[in-house]
Amino acid sequence: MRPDPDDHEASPRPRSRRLPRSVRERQILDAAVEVYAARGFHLASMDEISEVAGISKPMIYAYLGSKEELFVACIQREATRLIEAISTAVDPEVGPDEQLWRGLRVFFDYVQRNRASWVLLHRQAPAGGEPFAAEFGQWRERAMVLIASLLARATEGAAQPMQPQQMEPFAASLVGAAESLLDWWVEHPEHTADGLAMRLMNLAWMGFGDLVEGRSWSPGGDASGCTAFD
Amino acid sequence: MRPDPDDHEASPRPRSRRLPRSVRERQILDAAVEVYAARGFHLASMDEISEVAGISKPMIYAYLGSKEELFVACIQREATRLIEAISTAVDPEVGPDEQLWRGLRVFFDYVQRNRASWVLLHRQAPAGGEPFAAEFGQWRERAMVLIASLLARATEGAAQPMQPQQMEPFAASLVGAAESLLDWWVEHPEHTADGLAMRLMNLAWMGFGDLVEGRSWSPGGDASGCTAFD
DNA sequence: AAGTAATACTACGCGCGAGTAGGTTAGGCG
DNA sequence: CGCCTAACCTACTCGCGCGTAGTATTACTT
Repeated sequence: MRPDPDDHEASPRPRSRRLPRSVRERQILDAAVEVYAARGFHLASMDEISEVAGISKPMIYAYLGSKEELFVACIQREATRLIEAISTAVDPEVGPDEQLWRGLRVFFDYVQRNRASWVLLHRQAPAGGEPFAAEFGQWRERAMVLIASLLARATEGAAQPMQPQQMEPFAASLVGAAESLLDWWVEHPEHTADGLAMRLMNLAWMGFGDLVEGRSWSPGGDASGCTAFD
Repeated sequence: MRPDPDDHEASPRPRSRRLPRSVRERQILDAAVEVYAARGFHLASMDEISEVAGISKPMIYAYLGSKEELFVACIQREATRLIEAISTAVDPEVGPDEQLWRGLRVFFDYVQRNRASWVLLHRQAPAGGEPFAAEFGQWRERAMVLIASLLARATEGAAQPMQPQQMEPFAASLVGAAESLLDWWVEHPEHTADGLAMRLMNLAWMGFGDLVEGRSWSPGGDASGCTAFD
């Protein structure tokens, strides 16, 4: 029948009737995130979303608008969820390294527990047309700026303190590394979230520390030039 | 049914005629890469591809098959191009660091010169359905294994040499960091390919060197544990 | 010069899925 | 107890775009 193996609660769906709008909107968004993540925006059909949500199609249009608007609503909700999860875990009182470490841990943990949410944000949103890429880009940008300022704060006591703007390429690299590592994790589930987060934290923090303190690599044999930050 | 049989050669049809199959296939693939990259698989129409290619639609079906097959052909050609560009730049005679550096340089350079190719491989291929993701995954896997063995070779002289398999998460992180940095680059074109490649090389190589030599970070203050590699 | 195969086009069938028209029932409230 | 609104449905329309039937034209071979 349906290629969906996790069809929990298939038969006894008395399709609870007359629920308030807010509850239905939640159900619809839940279903939409799941289907969009599994199939991608274009292959996802409103009929399937309505079926998974346990409601008929016109209600989706009445409550959340067109297919595009529904997709944007999904991106917004899931991006908010992710960023808030990380934000609340990062205590501004502790040192930058500890903040980064906690952020990474929660990030990996979130993805482990919310695969569909992550696939939607990372795989589907950036592809599939300009409007979605732009929408997602804003959220990504916020995360970048946050991390960049974190890294900049970490250089405050060093010989050469950095501006958050100068840290942006490093922040981009770090985020990309985390994303890629998460993808790799899918095919190597024997590793733990904390283990991988630790690996990445080490790689990033140690390399970053070297650069801040002036140790660097340059082509044609090691030297202690200052080209790392241009 | 030609309109105006006596109208000797109007003007606006340079559409070169009767070209051999191999040439047409090249033109079609060029057009397809461009359109698929710009619009994504689903929004791209065969009509637009045929128009850009300067040929009619049935020829595409005759030469390259369905829309899906054409997309796969694009992925294969562009992935081959990219991997070959990097492979030829990496001289197995020089040290691992120099190999990695050259690979990164060529990688950044390739993306700069072949935006459409890169967008196709990085943005469009992983989204849009299983068949394409699988196809692309094979190529990505090859690159990963290559880099992992490179990193492993770099640890040969160290206190604790590593197996290529153990290096996979680091390779994944490195590739992801490079990809993300390339995305960031699009919105900050004032940077040069070499400059960004250098930043990433430094971050990765220095951090990696620390870990190989046993220096590591751990939560709750620095310590010299050995948890980085589990 | 005639035959053949490769190159090329115009114009259409047809399925799929976004979005809607129009009608029905439940529950809150006087 | 009847009225009104919000929740909810079935059953359509209609356009878009993949893929193809059928045909024409050029180049190479003998």
